[in-house]
Amino acid sequence: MSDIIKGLNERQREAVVTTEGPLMVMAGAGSGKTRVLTHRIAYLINDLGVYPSNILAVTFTNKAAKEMKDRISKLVNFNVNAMWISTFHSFCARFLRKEIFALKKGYTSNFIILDTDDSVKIIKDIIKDKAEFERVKPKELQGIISKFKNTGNLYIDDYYKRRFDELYARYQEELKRLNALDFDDLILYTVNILENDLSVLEYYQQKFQYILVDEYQDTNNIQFKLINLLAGFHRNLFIVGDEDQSIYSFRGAEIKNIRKFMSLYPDHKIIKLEQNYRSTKPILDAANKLITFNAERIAKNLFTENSFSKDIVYHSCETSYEENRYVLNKIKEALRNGNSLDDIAILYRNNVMSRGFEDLFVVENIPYTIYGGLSFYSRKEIKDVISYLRLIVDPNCDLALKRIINEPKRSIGATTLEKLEIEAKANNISMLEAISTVNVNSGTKAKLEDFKKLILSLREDLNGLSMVDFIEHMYNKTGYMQMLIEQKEEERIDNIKELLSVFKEQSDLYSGSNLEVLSEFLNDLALRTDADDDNSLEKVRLMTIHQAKGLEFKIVFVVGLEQGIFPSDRDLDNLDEERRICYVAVTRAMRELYLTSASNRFIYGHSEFLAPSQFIREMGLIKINKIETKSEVKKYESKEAYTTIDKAKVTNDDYAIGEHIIHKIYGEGVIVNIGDNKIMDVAFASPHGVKKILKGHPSISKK
DNA sequence: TTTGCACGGGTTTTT
DNA sequence: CCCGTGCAAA
Repeated sequence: MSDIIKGLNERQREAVVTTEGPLMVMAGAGSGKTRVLTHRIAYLINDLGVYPSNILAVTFTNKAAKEMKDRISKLVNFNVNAMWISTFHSFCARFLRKEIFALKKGYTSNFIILDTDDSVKIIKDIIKDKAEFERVKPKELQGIISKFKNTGNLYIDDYYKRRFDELYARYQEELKRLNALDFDDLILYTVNILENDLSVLEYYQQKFQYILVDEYQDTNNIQFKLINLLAGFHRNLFIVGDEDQSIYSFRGAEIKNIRKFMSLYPDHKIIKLEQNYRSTKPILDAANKLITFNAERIAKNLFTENSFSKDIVYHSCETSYEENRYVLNKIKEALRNGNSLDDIAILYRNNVMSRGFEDLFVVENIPYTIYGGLSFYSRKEIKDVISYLRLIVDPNCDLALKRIINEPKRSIGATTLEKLEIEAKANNISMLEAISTVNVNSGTKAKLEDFKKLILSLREDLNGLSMVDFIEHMYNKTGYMQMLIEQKEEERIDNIKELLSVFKEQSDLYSGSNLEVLSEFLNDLALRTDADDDNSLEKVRLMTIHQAKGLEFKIVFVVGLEQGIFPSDRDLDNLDEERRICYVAVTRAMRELYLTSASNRFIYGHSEFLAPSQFIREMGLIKINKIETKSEVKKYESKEAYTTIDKAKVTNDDYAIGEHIIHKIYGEGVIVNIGDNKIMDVAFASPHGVKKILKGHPSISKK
């Protein structure tokens, strides 16, 4: 037997060696999905002699692509960088750098790639001062356009309907003028070319004999099209995914692509991977129970031969503060038991939940990292210095110019910039070029000319220095570093220094003149989202469940399990997706799983009373509710919470303003207001003040 | 052109 | 509560 398939279970092996024809692998959480993907590629190369560049593997994240490459390189004698293992977006970027002329829109292959921020800025400019677009919110419109490009559908009201075509046309026109593509265009234009240019289509169809798609359940409509266009000739399409882990529908991901795959390829085979190698039986049991509440799924049941077994602990807390302390105590306990901080993750539905833990961990000296917030490449200082580099490489890049012409302050304000832009558009030249002809007062003119000289002289300096020296030289000559020093922006200084080390790490990938090297470096950066995080230090990890997808931790805390928060009440018709998010959360745990809820959560500056999440009940956890810090009484309280609340919904809803009620913690209070969605404002005696309380909540009773 | 204040709104977000 | 935004004044 080939080395490659040794050590795989029977199903995994089948998924690796069934190389011909369309194949779908339904891979449950922790069932060895990446193993199958990497071994399949290694099998194709080593055992079948397939040439690596005839294989295409697409993932959703850079991280996943990198991991796949690392693992394949251990299995085959071949430079994995020569293979097509990439994200959807980087595949398309690579494709378009070669083929974009086929679009016949006037784009050139050195197009720039915009991030969401850039897109929003462009939209702001488009709608600025135009009465007919008064109600357009830039972020919202950006979202609408993005969804439209990805799904082909529009979900908009009449106001937008009347204006969308024009706004969309203007946006696309502006992008074209800037020789710029947004993330979605990368895929959209790739599909356009493949659909309209038969010779290009045939070339790539023949080239990619084997195509593999990871996380298939998260593909959207346009990605679905792309895959099928590419696989149209050889039809050796391998998709792997788990419908129960589809948690990106808000970005246009469509689970029904799984069904569409089955009907588009009637000769498809299906392999289910149900043996889980990650978690314990209690964890899998809870996950399995939970997910059966979702309708319309293909039945799947994870099992394990893992003999280690520790019950899941559900702890219901009075307050979010108590929840923070409870988790802290459990972490300390875990450390005493010989675990490392690296083994531990705290997962939550939304980012605000991290705050309470952060405050406590600072006081208690627990090392932690919070993931999320602004990614490295979307920080202002990073975008600024990248814009300088971009402008030096391409002095006609107006977007970069606009960003940094007054950063540090050069007393060139919005009014001047606008004049410059009008001048540039009128003469069909770049804004930098427009500096020589624009009509402004002599003081302003001098400032503009100085800026132009600065950029052009930096472009000259590029030739005499090593790249690293040049970037540092640029930091100084532009005054950017000086500005940060004066403002005592230590963290930002560290960040732009960090960019230097990012370049150093990558520098061996590039060759050619400094200008070419810099240009390639900038192109790569556009599709980069996360800076390398320091895995070296021992820290507790805090992140949203979305960020935890694909990861595993020995000990997992899922916190904030309250009705209204998780499941979120923002989008109640998407309860199934909320449940899948919970499924993803609990299946991250290898050995120990702790779930917590707080009946009184301090959030957004005020207290809210919330019932425990229905998911607790659905996982069957009420019975094994272990109370470890307080008395047994609480067990009954939390049990009661369900029955009382359910009844309360039907019967106990009739409160009136002015009525007196008794609250378990705050004592007697007066109802001062009754809002929609069952929330009442109740005034209690000092120091409690006015609190928001849910009608019929078990913590209150009538007087 | 910059700054200061009042206001509103605040899931998730791989690229 | 804490942030980003938008407008008015310096």
